[in-house]
Amino acid sequence: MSERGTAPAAPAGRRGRARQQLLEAAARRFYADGLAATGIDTITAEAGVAKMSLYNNFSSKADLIRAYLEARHEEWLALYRRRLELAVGPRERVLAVFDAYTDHATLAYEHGFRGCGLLNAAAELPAGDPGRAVVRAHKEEVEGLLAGHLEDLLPRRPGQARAMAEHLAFLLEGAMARAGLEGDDVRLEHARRIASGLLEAL
Amino acid sequence: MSERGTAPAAPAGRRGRARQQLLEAAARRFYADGLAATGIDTITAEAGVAKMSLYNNFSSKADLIRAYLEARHEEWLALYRRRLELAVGPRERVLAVFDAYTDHATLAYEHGFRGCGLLNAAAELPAGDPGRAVVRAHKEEVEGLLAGHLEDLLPRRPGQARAMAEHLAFLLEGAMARAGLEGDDVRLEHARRIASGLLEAL
DNA sequence: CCTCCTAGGTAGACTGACCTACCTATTAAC
DNA sequence: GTTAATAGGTAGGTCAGTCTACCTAGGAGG
Repeated sequence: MSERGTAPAAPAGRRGRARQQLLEAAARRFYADGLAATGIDTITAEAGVAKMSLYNNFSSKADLIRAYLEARHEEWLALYRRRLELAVGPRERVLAVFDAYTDHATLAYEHGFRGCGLLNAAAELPAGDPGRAVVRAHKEEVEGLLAGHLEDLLPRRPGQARAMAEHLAFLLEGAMARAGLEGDDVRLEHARRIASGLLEAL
Repeated sequence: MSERGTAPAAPAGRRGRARQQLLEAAARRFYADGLAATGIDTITAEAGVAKMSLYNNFSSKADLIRAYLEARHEEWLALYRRRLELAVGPRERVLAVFDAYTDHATLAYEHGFRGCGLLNAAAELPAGDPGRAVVRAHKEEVEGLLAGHLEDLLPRRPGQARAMAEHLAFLLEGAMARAGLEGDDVRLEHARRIASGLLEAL
């Protein structure tokens, strides 16, 4: 319940432990309840940490949110890399991206799956907020990963590879949004099947 | 700046005017800043209305949010129906759904386009909230509209029609999410082109 | 191995702003 | 004259952020 994927659960001693606990508590509360609805008292209480420890480790709530966004990006990348190791050939590497999304859903499922944490966070940030750029960059990186594998598959047709990468990225995000509303990963499985069909037709 | 699409800007007299002004102000602030970040004082001030008028017309902020969600659903349906009138044949009627999304983006563009208002709102609501069911139902209705037109196009293959409806619905939501992050409707145009290609191949 | 120092932790009070919700008394429209 | 709107205020709570004063784990030097 306390460890989150790649996180080194609790750095042995007391030093630096508060920061880790804060990031884990923030991950749970921000994802489950949203950024604005989660107060810092809630986070420090759930982290079992003094309020001053938050301001010793982060300059403000906005700074904690920034760290949260980056952690979610890294968390997804870790899930993707694990899937990538198991994949053989460019088609499977494309589908590894879809599998990483399913892994994210499974990871969040126990405490109430609510879709992509980064997209949900962006939905709360006003139009010019730098956090939105972080989320945008993450989504563009995902599309870039798809494009890379598709260019391996279609070395003579880079234009078609990029177009297909966009197509698959839309499928992925759309399915994730619907899956979040429905609380399970059924839509993600459908998206994977659709993607698999598109890849076979190439 | 004050009228929003179908809304009858201001019902002649004073009676019922406050409610309308409140809904319009809520639409602007909730969309631009989010549900939790928008206080009722902000809404009543922007509506140019007394604070008590809010509680005379809505039982609580949550009730105003519910009305906001339903208004966004109706607003989208109105955009879609206008596009539907111009469409000839089932293919164009499918693409009318995509055009309605572009219309929504254009409508929101002036004040900072931030993606689908309903999806953004859902991102702020906790897992069991009834508002999430409203958004889910909206998205399922959109997919249902697509499925209806596709069944006209493929009367002998209802299974394929429904599968294609899901595929197109994912494209639409995914493109909308990306468009919201990027602040323009370029991604939506790409999605429309992809959809058009899929329809031609049927 | 022990002792000392300090960085990073602790608890909890406090500020000023803002939040939702409700109240009162007045005014104008239908 | 009934109904809905008005201005303005209040109650009780929560918000982010700051401060003080104390504590203790654990590395460095002897």
